[in-house]
Amino acid sequence: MESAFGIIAEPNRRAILSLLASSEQSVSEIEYHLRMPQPSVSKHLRVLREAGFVEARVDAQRRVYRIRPEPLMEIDAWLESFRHFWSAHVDALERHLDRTDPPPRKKGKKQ
Amino acid sequence: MESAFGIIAEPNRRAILSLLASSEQSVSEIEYHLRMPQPSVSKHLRVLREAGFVEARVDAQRRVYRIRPEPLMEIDAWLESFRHFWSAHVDALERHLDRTDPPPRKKGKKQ
DNA sequence: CAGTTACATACCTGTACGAGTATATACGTA
DNA sequence: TACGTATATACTCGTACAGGTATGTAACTG
Repeated sequence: MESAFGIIAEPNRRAILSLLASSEQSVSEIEYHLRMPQPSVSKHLRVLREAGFVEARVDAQRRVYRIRPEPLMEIDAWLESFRHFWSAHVDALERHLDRTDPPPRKKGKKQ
Repeated sequence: MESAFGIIAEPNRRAILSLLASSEQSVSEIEYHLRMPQPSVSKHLRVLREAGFVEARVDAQRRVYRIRPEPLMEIDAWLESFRHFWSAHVDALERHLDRTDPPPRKKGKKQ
């Protein structure tokens, strides 16, 4: 599988990613939550892992998977060229912030 | 083809979308810029059109295609669940801005 | 040790889909 | 009218890939 876009074309893989977005999960937990056969989960995880979408931590017999953001960032970056179609001003502000300076160190809200 | 994700899995379709992102183009213009055979362009445009990524305006014998943002917005929305992985601080800042009217004019760059 | 759990992998099979080629349709022009 | 241009579609073919089933491997438990 070539690009990050091809990887997330598969609905089950997107479901796995969405599940992992909330918190890391073992294979059997994914299997349980998404109600899909274990070999299917493992195979999709392999694809996701080799494409850099997830990484595994070994915990005894378990493999706990978690998100790696890089490929998703790549997709987010590709969308950049199109954002002006639906977010004329809000997005510009967002991008601006992304690159400017560290978050303001204030805990009291500015009223 | 089911989802918007499946549509943009195809590299040539992404190329067409990227081209149209700058300005609308006729089929033969796309054919020229991307150097791909005309039937291929037409077929990809059909897929993109039926999925709502583009729409065509008729100009005599020409069909001028342009971006429709909705499906791309859908993908952008899906990415939302993952953005906290790479933009943890922007969130807080965003919320802050929500209630602060003028865009902060700071120039503290850390380069 | 044997048995069980947790996960990965090998193999087969069906099918969706993109490439390529040829042809159809629609419009414009002489 | 006939011909060229612009685009769409039909058809065949090859292949990537997801699903399913079975099996392999590693670790824990009694």
